[in-house]
Amino acid sequence: MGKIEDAIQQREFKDPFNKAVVNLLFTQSYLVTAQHSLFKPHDLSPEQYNVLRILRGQNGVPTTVSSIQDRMLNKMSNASRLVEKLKMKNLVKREECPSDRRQVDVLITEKGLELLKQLEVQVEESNKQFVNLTESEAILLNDLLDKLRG
Amino acid sequence: MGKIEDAIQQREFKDPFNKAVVNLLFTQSYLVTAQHSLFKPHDLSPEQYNVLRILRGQNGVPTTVSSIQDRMLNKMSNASRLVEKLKMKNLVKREECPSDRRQVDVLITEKGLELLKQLEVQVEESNKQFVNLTESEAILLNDLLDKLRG
DNA sequence: ATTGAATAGATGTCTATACAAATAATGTTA
DNA sequence: TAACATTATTTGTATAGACATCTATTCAAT
Repeated sequence: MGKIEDAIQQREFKDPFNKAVVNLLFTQSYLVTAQHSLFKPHDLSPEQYNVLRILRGQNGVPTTVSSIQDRMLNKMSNASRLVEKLKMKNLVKREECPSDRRQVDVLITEKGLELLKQLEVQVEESNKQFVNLTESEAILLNDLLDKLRG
Repeated sequence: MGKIEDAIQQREFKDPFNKAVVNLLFTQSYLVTAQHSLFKPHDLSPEQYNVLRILRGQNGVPTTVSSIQDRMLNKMSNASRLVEKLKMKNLVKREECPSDRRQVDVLITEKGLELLKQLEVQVEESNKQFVNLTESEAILLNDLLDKLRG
């Protein structure tokens, strides 16, 4: 494997920019597939895991649905429905916000925190394992991605 | 914007590897969103566009569904249904393979080729525009992504 | 030739993404 | 305060991703 040309059997790309786009989409799929199989036994999706992490980051302060949406990895996703899924599994609580009844306060439950704790080490080790780079290469990659988005 | 910490309002990451995973997922979403809006007026999804490109790369030689699947950016996708969608728009033809009746020969149509031709320049320019890197940085990014996947 | 394994593809189900539209509450302004 | 715009969230609908399962061939072996 290795090079993207071999992986998807494409001879050549227009330029390094177009190649980078394809390479990024392909690499994301590679990583998400790994995450999926990690979360599957816990009946959680990568996106639901991400929402739980956002909520834990609040340290007990309630968060609105739109604030979750803003902080999700995929801005076009649907926080409202993800929160509903998590609520049905008792991983989050949802309460009407008293100061503004349009808003909904979302909080992670004890059960949610426990699940996160249980998964965290596995996720971190899995990420490390699937990112076959040295530490300085990983830092360089982060810098390039940050710059890419402008 | 710029740094991933600001973009998703996360204070810090466990290590550069875990940060790279999050950064890759976020960057992919940024790019796919751009692609979506580019393809939308033509009633095409990024994935359907990708299948058309794979078929054009065959230069008239029929391809099987599983061969398309192998070359898709997302290996877990469903080539069978994507081909069906494209067929309904007359962008591809599907024929029973005479030598092995389990297989299906898929071919891009004239209409499909014309649509690709029409979109190609736009896509390449859009990719260039959304990848805010120099050429040598883009090459470096490609090398890092290839290495990352091992 | 018959049985059983392997392969190609289609289909079913659930979750997520993309985006439009509906609903409800709040803010603003004439 | 009535009318209108804005904002927060939900809901509807389409496509795609992630599997599992089913069907139809084909292959392999007895």
